[in-house]
Amino acid sequence: MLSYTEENYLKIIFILSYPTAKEISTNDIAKNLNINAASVSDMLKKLKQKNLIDYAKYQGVSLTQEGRKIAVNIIRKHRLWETFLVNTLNFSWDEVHDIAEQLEHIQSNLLIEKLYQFLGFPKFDPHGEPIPDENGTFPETKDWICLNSCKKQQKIEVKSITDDSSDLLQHLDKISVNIGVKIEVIEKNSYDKSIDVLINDIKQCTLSKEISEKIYGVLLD
Amino acid sequence: MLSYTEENYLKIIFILSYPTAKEISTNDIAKNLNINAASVSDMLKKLKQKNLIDYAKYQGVSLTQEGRKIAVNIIRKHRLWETFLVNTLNFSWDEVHDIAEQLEHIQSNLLIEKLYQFLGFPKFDPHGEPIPDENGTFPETKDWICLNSCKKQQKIEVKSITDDSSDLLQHLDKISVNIGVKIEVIEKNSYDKSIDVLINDIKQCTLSKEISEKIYGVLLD
DNA sequence: TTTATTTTTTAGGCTTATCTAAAAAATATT
DNA sequence: AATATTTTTTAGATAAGCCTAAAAAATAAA
Repeated sequence: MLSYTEENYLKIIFILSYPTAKEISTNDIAKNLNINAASVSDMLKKLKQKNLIDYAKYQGVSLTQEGRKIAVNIIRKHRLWETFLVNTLNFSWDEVHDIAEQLEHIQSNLLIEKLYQFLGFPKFDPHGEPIPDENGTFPETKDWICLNSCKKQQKIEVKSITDDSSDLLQHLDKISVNIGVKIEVIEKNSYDKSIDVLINDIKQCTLSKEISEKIYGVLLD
Repeated sequence: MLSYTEENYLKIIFILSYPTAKEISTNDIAKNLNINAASVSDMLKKLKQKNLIDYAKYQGVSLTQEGRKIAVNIIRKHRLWETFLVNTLNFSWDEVHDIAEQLEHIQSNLLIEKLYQFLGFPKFDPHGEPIPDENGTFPETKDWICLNSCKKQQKIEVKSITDDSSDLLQHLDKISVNIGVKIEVIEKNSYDKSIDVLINDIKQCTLSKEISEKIYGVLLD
């Protein structure tokens, strides 16, 4: 049985290396978990010893099959709980992250099976993030592109926001960006990489790089 | 913010002293939490310092108002989650204890409010245990008596099982004892304090003291 | 009431997960 | 290629929550 802490390390290693599967640095993990790099070094030794990561000193880290399996299961639980909170308990999408961070560590396979069934076997969570199935397979999203990478006059239907922090989601609420909304690129501003967009053919606004790179969708027209 | 561990100490102190509100011994806590009495002594010092318990060396322990409030909230959460697991996710009543032990520590007032509402403001959990409301008030159960205390020929309708361990509950399933079932005392056996009972006017069996003292209900006739 | 037993506390240790400071390795710059 | 900078690791500490063994206090028995 892994500790809450160990699970969080595996999760963040997975998230930082998805979908590229490249090696992750000690510093990246430290920054993301808000802890000291020295602490990360200690933990990496321990996770390697448990055969959950591949790790050689100074060389970065990646998940073993076993480590990946655990990480994906945590993410599955996180996203199923977020779906429950929004769909069943009527939370808004910006309120659920912190609660799901706790719920994802509840240990019970039967619970997750039953929750999954109760929710109707959802494939995506309320932010559009894909929910891996019981075998760790993610639903198909290969036709999704990043808003950030769209050219002028291209238009997407929003499928996913790849960050469930309440700050970002509240901001998106304010400018009426939601899953399903249509966004057209009106202008690309090279100096700060921001873009001017038209939301649902009505509302014009400017999105900073920090925001546009977190919005994914399918190309329209 | 209290740790998971501190919350468990407060919870067990509450449960051991309910409803009598008498002082609890270090040993009782140790046995119930399956840890060493020395560890309990350490923790009691800490909880006293945080003003959550009244405690003087060698004199036993009781909850302060603040401590009681926290303990009752944990119990509230435990019982609401058990209700959710049984009523919403179709768990059987003997499967939910261990999962609720984890879920009771999830921190979010809003979550509990919303869960409470979703469940229809239940007053009792699937084992008939009273669920305290948001002010920490328990629903009325003063007309409930222990099966153990019934005299020969008295009959009760089962309202509550005061132990949600799966061992006991599976045993009760086996002999068809459930909430709502009627149990009549046929004979009291003084040598081992067991009783012979008739369940739902059909099935006769013998209940040991260990079982009968955990069954509560209202007197019929 | 004195002695024996049980309960509780203290003292000293261990493990986990964190920290800071310093050393070592890798990477970037001149 | 030599030096400077950044990243990573090691070394040594700390706090939480547990342990065992021994001492102290309370309770029960003789």
